[in-house]
Amino acid sequence: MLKLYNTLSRKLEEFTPLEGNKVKMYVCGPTVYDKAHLGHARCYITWDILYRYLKFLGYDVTYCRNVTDVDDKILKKADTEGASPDEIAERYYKSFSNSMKSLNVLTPDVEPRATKTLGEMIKMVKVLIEKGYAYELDGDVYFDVKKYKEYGKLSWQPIDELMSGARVEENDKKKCPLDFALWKKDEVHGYNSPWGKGRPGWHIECSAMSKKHLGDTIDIHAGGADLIFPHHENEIAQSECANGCKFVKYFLHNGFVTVNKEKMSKSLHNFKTIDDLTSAYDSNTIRFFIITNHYRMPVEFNDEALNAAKAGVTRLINAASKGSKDGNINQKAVEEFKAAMDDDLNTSKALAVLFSLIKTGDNDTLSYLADILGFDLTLAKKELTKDCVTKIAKRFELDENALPDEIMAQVIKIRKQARDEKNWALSDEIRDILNESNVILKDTKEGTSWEVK
RNA sequence: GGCGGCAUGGCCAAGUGGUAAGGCAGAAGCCUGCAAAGCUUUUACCCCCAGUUCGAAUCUGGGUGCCGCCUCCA
Repeated sequence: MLKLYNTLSRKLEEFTPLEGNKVKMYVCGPTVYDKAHLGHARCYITWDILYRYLKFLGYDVTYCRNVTDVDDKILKKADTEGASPDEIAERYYKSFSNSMKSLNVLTPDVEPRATKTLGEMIKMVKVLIEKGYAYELDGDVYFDVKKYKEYGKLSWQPIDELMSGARVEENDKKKCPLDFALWKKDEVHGYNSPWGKGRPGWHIECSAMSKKHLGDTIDIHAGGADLIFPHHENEIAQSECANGCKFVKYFLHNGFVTVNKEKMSKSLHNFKTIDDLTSAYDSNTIRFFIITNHYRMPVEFNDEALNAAKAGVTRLINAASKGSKDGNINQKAVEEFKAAMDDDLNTSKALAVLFSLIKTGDNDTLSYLADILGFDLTLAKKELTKDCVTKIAKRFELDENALPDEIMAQVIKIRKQARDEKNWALSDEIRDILNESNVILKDTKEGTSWEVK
């Protein structure tokens, strides 16, 4: 039985879908104004694993992850880069998609764009005004927080506390400092609406996209813990007031990636982009690094941790590539894996199960379970680069136009002869030369094999 | 100030009442001409103090330290 920690109750709860075995799951996607960093990777890998695991359990999952492509930050970026907001959004949406691909994150079933959901947003704002939960002020529309008694139920904040902590800006016209914008006047970049030209507030975007693609009440809504307040709190307020029913059954939140114990973020300038990382580490390594910790705990980023993850992945790959003795799936191990995952996605325990399979030689079971965690253990075999092929061919006076496999076969043949003659100096030299090109030789009883480091 | 989280071996990290999973690194051995890979073996009393209990890393109270949200943020 799957149990998940629900931020709404602050408790571990048994997961049961609202309807049959259908699961409707929404994750707050990126605002596409810049490259994604490791913090984003953590979030989307975490929920990717939940998505994969739910499907593995047999649920019929509809996973919706939005793209926020209308936002102040996009406009600002457009200004500094001298491009149109649409161009910026498109550029970074593509960048984000590529980053996700490079991390082996599955594409969600629905990936709605805010700009394609404007009609629904406007409709929702209208309903909120009609029901008395929102008010218009000179082209802006605000949500009237005092009208919603349950405000604060997700972040567990007494409304008075929120009130005293809220920033009061100069010439603020809002009724209450906590009131947040549903619609913002913008005569330059705005869209037509009953309140004049303007843009939607960030929170209403998610409420509207979730409603459009998944319905009024959904099973799971997830995102980074920094979204609890105000983003998710506000989404609840808007959706529940507009739809007149419960918005989300399970609210799930992942912890942050930290650097020197501090949250990785744009403002602290301590972030590593996914592009930077994937040039040095593969998706397996980054995923391994992320899931060694429980998803709600912080993950401290540093190269030592990444290298440790890389070493662990190498062992998994080496084992998986060997295949099993009998090809059967070890059901006991599968049950152990499920027990770990059922316990609020205890991935560190799940990983321990994978390593136990290395010991027992159940390598097919290993591959089977690794797949659920989004590892691709077949990625391992790297190709020789053109430069390496040429270099090696020249060094050993071979035809550089030959296939890499042929060239390597030739080199290994030369070395075998040296070894047969006990010419260790030459055979070791060959090995060293190949090593310089990142080619590792392995001598086994069956002969010599090679692989790219 | 309000709300919340964390503190386990050199590093990372499971474990929420019965006597410390796993990974990385290190060490030893097997294998190897030597390596690499692989395999085997191997290192902790759990931040401090007090309490509850036959028994606590695990519960309670009190400290100390670190972090997050309360403002855009995954």
